[in-house]
Amino acid sequence: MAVHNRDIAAAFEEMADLLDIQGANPFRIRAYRNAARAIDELSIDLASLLAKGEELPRIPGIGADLAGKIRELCAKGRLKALASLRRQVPPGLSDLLKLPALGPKRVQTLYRKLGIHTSAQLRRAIHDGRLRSVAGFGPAIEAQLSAALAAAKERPERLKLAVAAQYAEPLRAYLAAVPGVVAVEVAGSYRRARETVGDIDIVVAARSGSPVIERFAGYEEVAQVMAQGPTRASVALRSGLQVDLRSVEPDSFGAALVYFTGSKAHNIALRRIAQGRGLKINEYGVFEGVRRIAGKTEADVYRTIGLPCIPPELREDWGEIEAARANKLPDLIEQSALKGDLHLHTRATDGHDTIAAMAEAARAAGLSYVAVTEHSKHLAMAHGLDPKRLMAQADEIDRINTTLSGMTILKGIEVDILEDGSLDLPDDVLGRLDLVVAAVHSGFHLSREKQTARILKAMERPHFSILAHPSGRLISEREPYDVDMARIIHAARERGCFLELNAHPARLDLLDIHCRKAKEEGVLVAISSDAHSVGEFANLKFGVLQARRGWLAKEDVLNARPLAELRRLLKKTM
DNA sequence: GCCGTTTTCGGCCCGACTGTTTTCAGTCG
Repeated sequence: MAVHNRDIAAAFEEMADLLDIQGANPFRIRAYRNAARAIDELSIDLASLLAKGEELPRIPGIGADLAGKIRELCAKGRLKALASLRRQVPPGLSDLLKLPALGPKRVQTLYRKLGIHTSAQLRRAIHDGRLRSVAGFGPAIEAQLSAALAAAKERPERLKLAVAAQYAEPLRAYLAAVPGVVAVEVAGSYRRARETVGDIDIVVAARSGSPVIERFAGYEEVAQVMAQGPTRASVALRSGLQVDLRSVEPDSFGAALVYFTGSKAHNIALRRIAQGRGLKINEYGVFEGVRRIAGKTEADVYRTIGLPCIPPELREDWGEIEAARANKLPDLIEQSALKGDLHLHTRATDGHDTIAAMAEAARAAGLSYVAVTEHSKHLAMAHGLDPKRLMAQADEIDRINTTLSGMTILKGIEVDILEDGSLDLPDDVLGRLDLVVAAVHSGFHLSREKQTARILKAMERPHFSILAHPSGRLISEREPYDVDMARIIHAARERGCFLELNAHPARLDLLDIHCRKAKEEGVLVAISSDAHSVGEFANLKFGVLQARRGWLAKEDVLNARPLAELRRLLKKTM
């Protein structure tokens, strides 16, 4: 059984939980949690690195001991220290930590006083009234646990960013209209544009006396107020989505934004730097002793610790702080820099609108070129095009182009990469197009070896411009197929072709880490809407956000190039 | 367990809210 970074992170996380329950040194526990997070966010696969006989890279937070544990886990598939801890702590206890109001102390108390180590036992103890007999467990905690146990099966999944926006944006507008509110920002992972969001964090700047907390708690979609104080409140919406609001004075808004945008790892790194300069950062500002020296804007906060303002999408402690220090932060791509869209469908296959309507909608979205890229015949479900229909469409595009001004339609295809690595249409047909977008739509189950070989073989075909949705994943619906993305990216550089970042909110594939890798290798990324109707050019926004998370600048994006230059680049692939 | 322009020892990010208890521990983000 291969060990992946995920497994190493999970092992360290479990170590931390078990040590926590044992009441171990909190800093030792934190070291395990920090290491788990660092490994989880790593873009290189540690086990395969070690398998190749290479040394572990230097990872912040991982010293000699944890490096040794990583090697042990990769070599043997298990960890002595973890096995030993598991023998000391009753099974199930660490699962109880996931319940609200239950931390290591209370879990320990429950076990000591009532012998509880599973949620079933906890449920019975509540039912029998035994829980209340334990000092420190009153009716409120009992009710909270009872509700959590009942809801355990219907816990809401993380929401896709685009879905979260449907809740967050109306709430933002609602809060902005509350008297005394000067500014509202949705912070947290939403602002960092993570592809999924677990809850919504909102920061408001409000003058003292503003009823913003009360209005928030009274928002019509609020189903339950879980906590409410003078400066913060937590609610659950009817959908189950948790929303946290934090209100600060306008002079503290920047500091609060930094604090609540996170990521946690980024914030910790910032505070360490501040500490080194004899400063303290909290959600109210940057302090020198008791004197506040910054806090009104985010830029102020960063400036006091000698850094330029770091865009939210980069705040993951993935090297952005080092880059900021060296003044080498990327100038991230903006949506307005996109000049065209290289992947869309029309009525000819599974789209809903005509070529002309799509072109018009693209122009309205501020673009000056689009490529029509229908499915090919193998995708019969989508009524994919055969050579005859494709050529007829090409003629139609030529005709429409003569009627357009300020918009050019390119002739393309989204051709299936078949299981043997061949393309679904013959070379002479593909050669008559402006570009060939190719994608895997079947055979998701192939082994990593075979899947990678299949795609690499397709990329070697004489007409291959862009690999569409390179991993095939659908967020929280379908896992990516197993493919060696590092090799694909490297091959794309050798071949001189491009990779797509599909902007559909369910796809967002390339992943951010792969965007970054592509950039490092000098492979241009196409941010494509994959629009199936005129309204879907709006999805480009999410593609751009993902690209920003992947450190992409305008220069790194294929469809940020003007048409003439784009044609030259595409020609080389054809 | 990690880490080092103050350190190889002695620090380690910081504050709000809740519940239960009478002044604060525990949890959470």
